[in-house]
Amino acid sequence: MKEKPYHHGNLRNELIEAGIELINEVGLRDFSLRKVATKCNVSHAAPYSHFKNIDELVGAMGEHVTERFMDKLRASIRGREDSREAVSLLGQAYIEFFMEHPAFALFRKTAYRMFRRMGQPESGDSQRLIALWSMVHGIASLLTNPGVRYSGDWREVFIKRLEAKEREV
Amino acid sequence: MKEKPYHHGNLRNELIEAGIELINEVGLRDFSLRKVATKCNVSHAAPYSHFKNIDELVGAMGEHVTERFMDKLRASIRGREDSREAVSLLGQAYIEFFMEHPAFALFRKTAYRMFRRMGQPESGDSQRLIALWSMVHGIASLLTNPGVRYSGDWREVFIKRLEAKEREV
DNA sequence: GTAACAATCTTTACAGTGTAAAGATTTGCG
DNA sequence: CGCAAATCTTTACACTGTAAAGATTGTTAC
Repeated sequence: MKEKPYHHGNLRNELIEAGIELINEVGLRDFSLRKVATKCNVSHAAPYSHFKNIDELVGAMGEHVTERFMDKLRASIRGREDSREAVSLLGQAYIEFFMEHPAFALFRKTAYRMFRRMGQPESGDSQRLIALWSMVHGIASLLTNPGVRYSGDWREVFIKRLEAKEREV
Repeated sequence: MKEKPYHHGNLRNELIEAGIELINEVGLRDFSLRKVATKCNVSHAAPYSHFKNIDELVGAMGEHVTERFMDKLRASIRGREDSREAVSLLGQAYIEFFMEHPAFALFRKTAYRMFRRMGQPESGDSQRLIALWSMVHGIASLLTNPGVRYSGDWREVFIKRLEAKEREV
């Protein structure tokens, strides 16, 4: 039997990841510092060696999430940066991300900025991009609404509506 | 010396009003049921005779606020329902309201619906109204942002920008 | 190596929170 | 009047964030 060592070794990072899991499991209302600590098998005051208070932990969680968000966006258009397909793939990645992390709708404002910057390879064409984003945002809001579940394949809906928008212009 | 009567007489309404005051004084984070009860000189469990839980109290506060919000909008355009001025007055009332109640940015979504319905006397002309609203919303967001204070007269800015928008179309 | 120090973790403590349950007081109605 | 319903107080409990002091380990200077 191995004894649990007094020092955890990687607590700061595990607090961030356990925190992200927890807030997506139980929502913002039932999120608490002590639960995150318990999830890491650590006393309830241990987090204070790494974060000044609970807001600082949540802030670090936010940064971590937006990093993974940008990775996902970048990966979704790898190799086709300038293709016409790229903007559609970006939209799908955007929606998918917020379906995986519904509690992070809070961070959608900064997500939006990244999404726009990323989907704007050459200037101009901004009219179409704004229209696209409204749609993406709308679908994401709908699908991540608690109580709403969509049994079909949302990707189908998304692509259909994207094609319709293309014809409009 | 008058003895304080055992029954308050108007507790439900006073809880709602004291709650609105409190949330605008201390913000959402430090808002609590017990403080509202104390503000009404009543024991901390008294609110449970009128509300099932704290969410129900906050909900009632929201309803009360939106009622006052609509009153303010209606009063701002009294007598000039169909004039060209009306839409400008509506915008000013909208901004003013959220400056008086900064903590109620939460309710801005429903406020937006009312604002749109109110500013749409005859159908058509919707392009201009949407553009107007984006501006009103943007200014309201800016002015009610904690940490941002604008020393000048925001009304001046608002009207200038409105006139510019008119010329655009 | 060892002594001193810094980092990390546990324990203990406290004030504040929401809310459930039981008892007190008043109002209203038969 | 008498009894029931409404309203309020008291008490209690589990949970929260966080401050403070002590325990354990890792690191560095000598």
